[in-house]
Amino acid sequence: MILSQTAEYALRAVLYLAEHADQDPVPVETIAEALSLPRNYLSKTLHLLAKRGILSSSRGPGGGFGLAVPAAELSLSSVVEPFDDLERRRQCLLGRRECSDSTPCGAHHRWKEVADHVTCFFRETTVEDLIEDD
Amino acid sequence: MILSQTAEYALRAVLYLAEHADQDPVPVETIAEALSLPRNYLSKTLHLLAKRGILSSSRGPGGGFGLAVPAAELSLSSVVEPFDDLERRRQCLLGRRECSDSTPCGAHHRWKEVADHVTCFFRETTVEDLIEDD
DNA sequence: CATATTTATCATATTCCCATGACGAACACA
DNA sequence: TGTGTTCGTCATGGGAATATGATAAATATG
Repeated sequence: MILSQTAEYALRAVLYLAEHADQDPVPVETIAEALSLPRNYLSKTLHLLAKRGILSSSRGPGGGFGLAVPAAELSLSSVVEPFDDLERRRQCLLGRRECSDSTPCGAHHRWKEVADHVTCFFRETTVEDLIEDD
Repeated sequence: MILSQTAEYALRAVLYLAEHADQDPVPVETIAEALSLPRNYLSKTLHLLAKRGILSSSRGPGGGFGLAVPAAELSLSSVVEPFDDLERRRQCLLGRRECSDSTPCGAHHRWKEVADHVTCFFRETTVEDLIEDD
């Protein structure tokens, strides 16, 4: 798995919210049931996204979570970054800290090309790009 | 990190062996010190690679580990696969089991292109490609 | 054969991610 | 103001990955 379980949960939940923007706000309970995710854990996960300004949350009856950013302006990396450090993936495949363009390890140039490809995907793909039309 | 810690250890150790093929066989102690890796853990890791036929091992004085396959014929995926299931990475970004080319999730096509790129890197790059000339 | 060297294996920590459960805090609404 | 709903937070547990330490098994060499 390229994403941690938590990041995957976050991404799936955000996509769900984007697809059900008309029902805003949506309670955690609803999302957890729809996606078969652990309720309390998802709650904690979404809470972090809210703190990052990606989701809005409201308590009490009729409350729940909703997108705080338009789906078209919400990159996958901003959803995933709070849980998985994507930057680290771009670093040396062999885990050398001193590895860089000027002092490359044997894998550096080949790996950089691949890692950049992955990074671009997360940075340039938006939530809207992934929305499934029902 | 795209590789597990264990897989990274394995890859670094194999590269070390490839770069010191003249000193074959090399004791775990030597590799662990040179790369600052936990000795006993590395020992267990290399043992698994030996069972897979990627390394050869010999006990007793003058013993140690060496490549059982020429570096030019040793793909990164064969080194890493015993520890990290690379196939799983190619699967659905959103973790849906039923996701496939014919029943894609919203991310399927975009992600597949990226994931294939990563898979190809590991499958087509050989240990020799990464050897650093000293 | 005795000894030193080295891998093989087992038992046990340690740490982190994932998950659960309980309770507190805010809020809408009657 | 009281009640139920929903998020917020804390305390705890389970399990896998990582790591350590001790011991057994194999082997080269004198």
